[in-house]
Amino acid sequence: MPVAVALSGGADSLLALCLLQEQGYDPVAVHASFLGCGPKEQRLQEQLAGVCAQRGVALHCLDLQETFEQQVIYPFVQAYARGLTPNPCAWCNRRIKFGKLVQEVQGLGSNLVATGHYATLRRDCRYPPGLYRGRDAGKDQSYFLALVSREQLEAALFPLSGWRKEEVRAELARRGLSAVTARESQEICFIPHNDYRIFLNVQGTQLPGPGKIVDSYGRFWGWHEGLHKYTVGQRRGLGIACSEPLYVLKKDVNNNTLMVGPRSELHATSCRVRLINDLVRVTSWPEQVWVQTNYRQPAGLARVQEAEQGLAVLFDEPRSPAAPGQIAVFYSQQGRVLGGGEIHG
RNA sequence: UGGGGUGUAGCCAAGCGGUAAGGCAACGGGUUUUGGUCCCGUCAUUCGGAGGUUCGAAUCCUUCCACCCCAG
Repeated sequence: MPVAVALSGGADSLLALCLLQEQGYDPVAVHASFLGCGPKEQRLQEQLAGVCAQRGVALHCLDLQETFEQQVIYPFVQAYARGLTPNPCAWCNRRIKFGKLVQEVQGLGSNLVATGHYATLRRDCRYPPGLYRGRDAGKDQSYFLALVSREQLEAALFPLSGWRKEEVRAELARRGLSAVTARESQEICFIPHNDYRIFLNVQGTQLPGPGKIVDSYGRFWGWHEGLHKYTVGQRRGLGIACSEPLYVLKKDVNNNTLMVGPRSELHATSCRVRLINDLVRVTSWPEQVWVQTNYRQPAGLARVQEAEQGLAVLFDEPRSPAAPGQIAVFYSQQGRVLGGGEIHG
């Protein structure tokens, strides 16, 4: 069965390729570049070609820079300009890796795209496929996949679903292979030096200006440098000396004001979510769901009600406030992704 | 001008004769396919200045300076 494997250069996708090959698939390697074809990218492509040749697999390199700029980078910048905290990786999965890339791959004669994501798809001969957390709880990436639609999941394959991160390199070594790129992908791939604030400044977009920092009692504490430089829950970088650490509680876009407070005030009992992707119809969700509003923060129990503007999410226990623009992912008790959406308040 | 009070790192602050706690901020690093969180590390040869007492002073004494409060 023909299947395209999206190779990034990292260890994960390379092992995915090997596993599929050994399972009897007929894989084709696809490498998409998002950031143009500079010398670094050229070298990466050459190295990937070498590895693929070693495995007897054809490699196709695709230039998705333009789509990536339009579909990921531009919305990312616009979101910050509006005072939101976007999650570009979640959108990239929906729009690029399981969007544009899948379309491109169909032109190569494959209806399936495999990636090195740590997540599980259960096909139980039912529609749509069930998206579940990966076996490696510490590495589970279902959170970032929660915006991938039912139709897109039909074309997806996650060969690493049952694997643990620490096994991957050893398995590659067993096959005489190693990752082409030294570091694992992390941080925002299109942001140089890992500083999104500098990146925003050179994009030429109108960004919010300086404004006041106040606490929940309205007391003035200082000045902020533009709301796009802060996010809800942030501690470092406020520059305020107090007897205890202060966190960003809220960004008041209308008044261009940053509200801060001590950790004891850093909790929310609800949030509102614009549902973008329902992998299970909301009417079929259990009364209690697990909601995750951040990749690292553990999921918490919540009750969800349909409201005019999406979903009203009531947390069973107060938790750190979710930043508007971030992704909320809803899970069943069994770890199935029920849906995902964008937090807006 | 009388009377009282306070001066310890960028901010807050402990110490009250035995050789400068702690918190915040800042900076550096670690964790992490988003932002953020979290964790670790660094950060006053010196206590407003100058003298003195003492084996030894941020701590006691003298004096000067600065700021604050109350009177007028």
